[in-house]
Amino acid sequence: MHNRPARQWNPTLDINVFYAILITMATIRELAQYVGVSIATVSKVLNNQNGVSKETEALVLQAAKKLNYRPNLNARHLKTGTSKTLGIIAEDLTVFNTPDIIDGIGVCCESRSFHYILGNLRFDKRFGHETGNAEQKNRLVLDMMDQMLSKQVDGIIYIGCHSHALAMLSRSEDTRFVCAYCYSEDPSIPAVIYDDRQAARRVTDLLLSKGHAKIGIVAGTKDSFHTNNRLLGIQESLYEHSVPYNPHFICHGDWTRDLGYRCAPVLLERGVTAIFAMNDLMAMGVLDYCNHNHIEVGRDLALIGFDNREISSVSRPALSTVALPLFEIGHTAASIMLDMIEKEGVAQPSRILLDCAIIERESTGFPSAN
Amino acid sequence: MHNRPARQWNPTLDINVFYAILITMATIRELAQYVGVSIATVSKVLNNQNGVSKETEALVLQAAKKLNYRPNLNARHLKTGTSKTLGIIAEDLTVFNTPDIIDGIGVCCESRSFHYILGNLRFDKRFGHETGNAEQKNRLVLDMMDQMLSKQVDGIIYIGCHSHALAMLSRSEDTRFVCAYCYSEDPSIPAVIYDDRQAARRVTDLLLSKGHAKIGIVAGTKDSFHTNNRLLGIQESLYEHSVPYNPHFICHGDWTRDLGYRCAPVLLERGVTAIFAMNDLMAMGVLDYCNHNHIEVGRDLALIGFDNREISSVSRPALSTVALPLFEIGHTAASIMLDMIEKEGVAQPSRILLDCAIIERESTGFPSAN
DNA sequence: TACTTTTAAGTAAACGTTTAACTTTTCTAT
DNA sequence: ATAGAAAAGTTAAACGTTTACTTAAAAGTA
Repeated sequence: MHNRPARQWNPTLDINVFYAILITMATIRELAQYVGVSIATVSKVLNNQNGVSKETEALVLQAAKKLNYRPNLNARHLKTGTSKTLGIIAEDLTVFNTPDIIDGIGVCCESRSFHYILGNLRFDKRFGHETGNAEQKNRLVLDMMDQMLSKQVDGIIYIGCHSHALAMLSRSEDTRFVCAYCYSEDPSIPAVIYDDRQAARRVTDLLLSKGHAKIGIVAGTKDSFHTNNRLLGIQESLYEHSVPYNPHFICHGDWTRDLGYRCAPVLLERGVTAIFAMNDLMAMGVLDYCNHNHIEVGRDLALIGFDNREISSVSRPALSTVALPLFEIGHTAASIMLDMIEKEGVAQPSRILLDCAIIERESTGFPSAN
Repeated sequence: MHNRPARQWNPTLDINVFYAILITMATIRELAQYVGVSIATVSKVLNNQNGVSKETEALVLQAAKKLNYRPNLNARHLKTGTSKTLGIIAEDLTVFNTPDIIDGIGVCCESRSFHYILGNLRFDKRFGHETGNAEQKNRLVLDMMDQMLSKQVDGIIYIGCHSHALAMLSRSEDTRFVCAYCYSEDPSIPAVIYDDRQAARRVTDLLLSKGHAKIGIVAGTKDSFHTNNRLLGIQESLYEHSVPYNPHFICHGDWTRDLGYRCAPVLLERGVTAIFAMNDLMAMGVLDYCNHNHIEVGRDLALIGFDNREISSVSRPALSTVALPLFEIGHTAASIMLDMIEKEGVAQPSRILLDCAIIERESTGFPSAN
C-alpha cells in the first residue's frame, strides 16, 4: 500500500519469505508470475470471462487467496473509464433524515455491486438554518461535484432540502444526476421525494374517520412547498368527505416548537377537536400547551405530527405522526441512477412520489380500530 | 467520463467546436497540446512544483479553467501509490452518534486536504441490537476492509461500539488503523473515546454541589465497560467529598426506558434525592414515573441522564444530561490517522480520552448558579 | 570570451489494470 | 492422419498521471 520497490520472485529467495512480503499487497503481475501464467489470463479469471480452463482458473483463484490479492481499483477504473461508483452529495449529514437516505442508497448500491462516495456539505453547521447564502452554497456544491467527477463517479445523487440542485445545471450534459428528498427546477433531472399531498390527505382521512369534523392545522411556513402540498391534500380529503374547509382552522407556523405552543390556544379557542401539526416539533408545542392546561391529548384532543422524529415516539402521550419513507427515497434514487448508468438511453421518470406511513400512537386515541 | 475515443486537436477543426467537446473532460495531454507545452510541464504546474516560469504557469492555469480540466484521480493515485484518502468503517450510520463523528472526521480531512470514503456495515439493521453474530460481523468488517484497501486508502478509521476492531488484527502490518468511539484490545491501535469516568465524576460533583448526598444511580448493564468506568468515577467523586458510597443506591438497568421506569420507585423508596441515569432513555423512564406520581423533577428530585439525545432537550422538564464529544472524537481520530500517515515512524498515542460536557437543564433545577 | 550554474522545458518509463489481436494447443470430424 | 474449429493462453498497447532523467537556453562568473 505504501510505495514499495518492484518485487521479483527471485528463485534464490526462500518462497515463504516471498509470501510474507506479498502479504502486504500483491499485484496481478506477481500473481501471474506465481501461478506461471500471463497476466491476461489472470485478469480473465478475476473478471470471470471465458477463455480460460477450469484448472487454471482454480489455480489462479487459490493463489489469489494465498497471496491475499486485492485488485487495485484505481488501476482498474483508470483503464475501464468507469468506476462503478456513485457520488452522494448531502447538504448536511447530521440532519435527521440524511443517514437513512444514505442507508437506502447503500443497500441499492450493494445489491447491484456499485460503490458510493459521500460528500458532506455541512450546510447546517456552516450557515445554520438560515436560507440565503445561495452563492456560497452553490460554490460548495460545485466544488464537491468537481471532486467527485475527478474521482470518475458515474453519477451524482443530491440529498437536500433546498434546490441548490439548480447549480447542477451549469455542469456538462455528461454528468448524471438524481435528486433525493428534493427536486431541481430542471425536469430532466429525476427526483425522488415523498408525497406530501397524499400523506396529508390520509392524515385528514384518519382524523375524519375518528369523528373529528373540526380539524385545526398548524401549518408550516407559507412559502413552503411542503406546506402548500399538504394543504392541498387536506382540502382534497375534506372535499371528498363533504366536510367544509374552514380557513380559520389554519395557523401558519415557522416549524418551531414555540409556535406550536402559541397556535394551540388559538385553534382550541375556535373549537377544533383535532390538530394536525405539520411537523413533530410544532406538535410537541401543542402537546406542551395541552399538558400545561390540563387538556388530555388523545382523549380531549386528537393530535398528529409529521416526520416521525425520535421525540414523537418518546413523548408522553406518544405522538401519532407521519413517517417519511427515507430509506425508500434513497433506495429508489439509487435505483434510478443505476438504471440511467446501465441502460443508457432509456428514459427515466422525472419525479417519483413515495408514500408516507401514518403511525398511530396515543395522541390520536391509540389504539385505533376502525 | 464515459468511454470516449481519443481526441486530437485537428487544426482544421473549428476551435470552438473543440472546446465544446472538451467541456466534458479534458486530459492533461489535451491541456498540454492546447497550451503548446509538454505534459510534464503541465503536471508541474498542476502540482505547483517549481521549474516552470510564471508565464507558462499562468497560461496553463487559465487553459485548465477554460477547458474545464479536472485531474483524473484514479490515474494520479495509481501513479503515486497514495490516495490521500481515509476509509471510514461505521458499524451503523443511522445510529445517533455516527453522523457527528463522521462530520468531525470530514472537517479534519478537509483541513488537511484528505478525502474519505465511507463504508456502512448496517449492524443494527442486520442484527438488531443483539450481541453475538461475531463471526458474521467479522466477515462484514473484513470484506469492507478489503474493499477499502482495494481503493488504496491510506488508513482506516473504525467507528463502533463493540470491539470487532479485533478483526483488524488479522490484517497486514501495513494497514493503519484508528478506532473512534471504541477501542481494540490491541494497544498498538490508537483509540479515541470519551472519558466515562471523568464524566460520571463531574456529574456526581454537580449533584453533590447542589446538596444531594443521597444519589441514586440507574446504571447500565453490569458487564459494560461504560457502566463500570462511570461507577468508578462516581465513587471517586463521593470519596473526594467524603460522602459514603451506598451500593443500595445503585440499580442495574439494561439501558431501556422501561427499566428506568421500574428503577425509579426502588431508588425513591430508599430515600434518594437525586438520580443519575446512565443514559437518556432510562432517565426518561424515571421522568415518566415521576410525572405519573406527581413528583416534580427539578424540584422534588434532581435527575440527570447521559448521551444528550434529542429527547433530552425536548422532554418536559428538559433533561440535564452529558453531551458526548462526538465531533471531537471524529476530529481527533482523523487527526491521529493523518499524523500516522504523514509523520511516518512517529509514535502515536494509544488511547485518547476526551471530556464530555455537562448540560444543565430543568431536571437538575436549572438554572444552576453556584 | 569561455566556463559553470541556474532555470525552463522535454522525454520516456512507470503505476496496475483491461482488452483487442494474435498464437498456440487441444479437440472434432472427416 | 489431417484440416478446421474451438479453446486456452499470450502479447502489447492503452488508460491519465507523475517523476527521474535529460537537454536546451539563459544567466552568472572569471
